[in-house]
Amino acid sequence: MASRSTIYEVARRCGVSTATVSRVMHDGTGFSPATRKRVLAAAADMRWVPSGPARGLAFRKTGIVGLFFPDLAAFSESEEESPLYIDQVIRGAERAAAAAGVAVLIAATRGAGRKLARSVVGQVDGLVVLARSLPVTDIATFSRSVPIVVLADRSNRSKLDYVGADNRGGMRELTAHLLTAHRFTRLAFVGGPARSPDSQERFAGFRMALREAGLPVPGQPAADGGFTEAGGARAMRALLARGKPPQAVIFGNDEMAVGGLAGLRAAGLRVPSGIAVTGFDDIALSRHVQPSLTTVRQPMRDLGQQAVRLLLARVAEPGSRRQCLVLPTQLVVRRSCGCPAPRNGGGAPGWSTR
Amino acid sequence: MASRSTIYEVARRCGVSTATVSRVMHDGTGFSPATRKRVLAAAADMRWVPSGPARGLAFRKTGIVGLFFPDLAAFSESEEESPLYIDQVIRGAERAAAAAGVAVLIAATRGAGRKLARSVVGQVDGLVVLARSLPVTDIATFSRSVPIVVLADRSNRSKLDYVGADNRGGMRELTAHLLTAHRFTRLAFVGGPARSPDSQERFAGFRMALREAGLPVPGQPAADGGFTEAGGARAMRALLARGKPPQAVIFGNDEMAVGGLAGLRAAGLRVPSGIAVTGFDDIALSRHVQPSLTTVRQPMRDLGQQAVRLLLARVAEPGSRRQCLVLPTQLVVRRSCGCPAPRNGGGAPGWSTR
DNA sequence: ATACGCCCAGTAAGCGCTTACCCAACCGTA
DNA sequence: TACGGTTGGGTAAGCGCTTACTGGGCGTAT
Repeated sequence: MASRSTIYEVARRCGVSTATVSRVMHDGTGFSPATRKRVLAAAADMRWVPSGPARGLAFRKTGIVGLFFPDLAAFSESEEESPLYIDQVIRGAERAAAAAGVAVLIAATRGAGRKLARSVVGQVDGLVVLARSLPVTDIATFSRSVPIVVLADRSNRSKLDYVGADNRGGMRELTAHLLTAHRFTRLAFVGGPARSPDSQERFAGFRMALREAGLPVPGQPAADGGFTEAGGARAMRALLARGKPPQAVIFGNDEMAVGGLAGLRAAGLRVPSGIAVTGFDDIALSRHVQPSLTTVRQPMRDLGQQAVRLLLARVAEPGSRRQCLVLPTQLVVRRSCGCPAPRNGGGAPGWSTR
Repeated sequence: MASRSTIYEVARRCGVSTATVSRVMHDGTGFSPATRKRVLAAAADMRWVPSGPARGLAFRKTGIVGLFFPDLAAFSESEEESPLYIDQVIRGAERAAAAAGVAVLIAATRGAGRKLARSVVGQVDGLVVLARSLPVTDIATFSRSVPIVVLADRSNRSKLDYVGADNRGGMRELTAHLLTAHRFTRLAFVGGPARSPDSQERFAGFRMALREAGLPVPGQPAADGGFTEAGGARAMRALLARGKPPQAVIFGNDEMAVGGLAGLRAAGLRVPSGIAVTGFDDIALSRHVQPSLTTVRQPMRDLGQQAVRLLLARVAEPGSRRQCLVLPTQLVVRRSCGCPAPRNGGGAPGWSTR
């Protein structure tokens, strides 16, 4: 079992040459309807599946795009449901790829996956590289071999195509909402890892909104929650310990905000009546926590989708000029900021909003 | 840019033959340390990445395993966060694959992906096929070409390796909990699609527990919620309209249960004081809904991981006998069944249980 | 009749890598 | 000095597919 038959065997089986078989399989020309039928029948009968490597070698392309992301497996080890967004990105990428008739090869590139990277690069027609999944030097190396699209990492200032979300604009809009709709004046920003471009951009948006409102602009986030639920809770406790709490706490992402909510609950503070809370990303559970979380939705799936689209465009036309795509985010107002009734898709489960 | 260099160029660059380059790259023997150094330097300098297809052709294996699942993209179209379990399966698969030094090719096999299946099969050393992602006839066809492991679909009674979760045992344990710990006697089971093996097995477990308790055993689920949130809400409404509600509603999966909770809330019934509710799967948000959902955890990640392990074992030893793996589930008692305090990982966010 | 074209189809040269096989040079030994 | 063993490395035959080139048969125009 599991021994593949080859085009030679198919050819011999119906008394033609491999060239003819190949032509038939590619809907080409140069054979009679009768021959075509015979070949097709033989191929089906023998369950022939053409060898990918052989095709790849002859065509000089594999019909596979790669998707590199940071150690998904390692993440999962420690955190039950960590980089949720990766799933969405994968889905988007898969969809765009399937639409174009190519498959998606995924690889976590830290830890055990690190050594795999090279061999993966050799297998694909192009690569989507998620933020910091690959050292810059590797990106540079590999970009000699295949087209690369960088996803959501502004820190890479190379000449590669880029797709990302409008972190700054989204956070600016969210902050402005707190400032104008709620008339808050004392806001605290809890950032992610200081070196994270995402965190930096969001903080920049926060500052921009404050500046536009004529309020004092902090130079640093009030705390660092490391983009994790536990970190958010910790940051929240630290903030509370510091004395008079702010009117609203803006977390750099939803996971920290969820942790922050728990921290506030533990401290006996009510949200949003006592203090407002917001997140960023709109992960699945933000809709379901109590109170439901006001946040900014990142178009994760679109990011994956557009990344693959750009990639395929470049594969098709290597010479075209560099493309940068910054996708808009969407403010999602729910209850945690103090708004009375959710506006869009707020607290209601998906089924009722369809 | 993006023009790959070949082994010939590397060889010429340092005045050796391709054989020597190949031997060096494979840590073989038959070259001096000096030559080795020259070759390595040249390869690095030229950013040479060996061609996957060429290696695949020469080696007769690609170092890629495929993972087929049902139209992930199509699902996502209509439902924001549908087959959550797929993500976990992918993670598990990715981890096991990375540990073995192989990459994972993912493909949704309905809709646009359907035509891709063949070409994917040609590219991989083995295939993990998720429940109903592929018509049985296709599975039969492809299993001539590559080893296949079937994941979570008992309906396939072929001679292929199999990995699945103990749906029946899990549901039996859950039902027994409601029967003995809560002394409920009137339970309603809301199933998924009637033809779904998962749903059937879970219903069987439900029946088994009732039988063991000496209670009357229904021949059919009380309602069909189609495994969706909307369907669960609909089923719940139907149940309530039917007259005296049961003491507990057992949903065939968590998504339906979440929908059911919303339905009960809408009807003004309190959970669990008025009526108990349970789910199955333990998806991420089950911990976060109000009240937190009592459910049965499926070891999704382990499923993916074991599937790849089995697959690689078969690739290594095609002749070995068929393996079937039924992984145990875990009862997760939270608040929705009426238990006072969550036992394990109940309502608390992950960070506090670490 | 001869010439020209078209339709079908075969021949064979790659695609980039691995590896079985061969060989030259060098060493030590008798 | 002759000889066998070892070391370092080249030669070339695949792996299974695609495709440019070639050519035979046959219908049609000259």
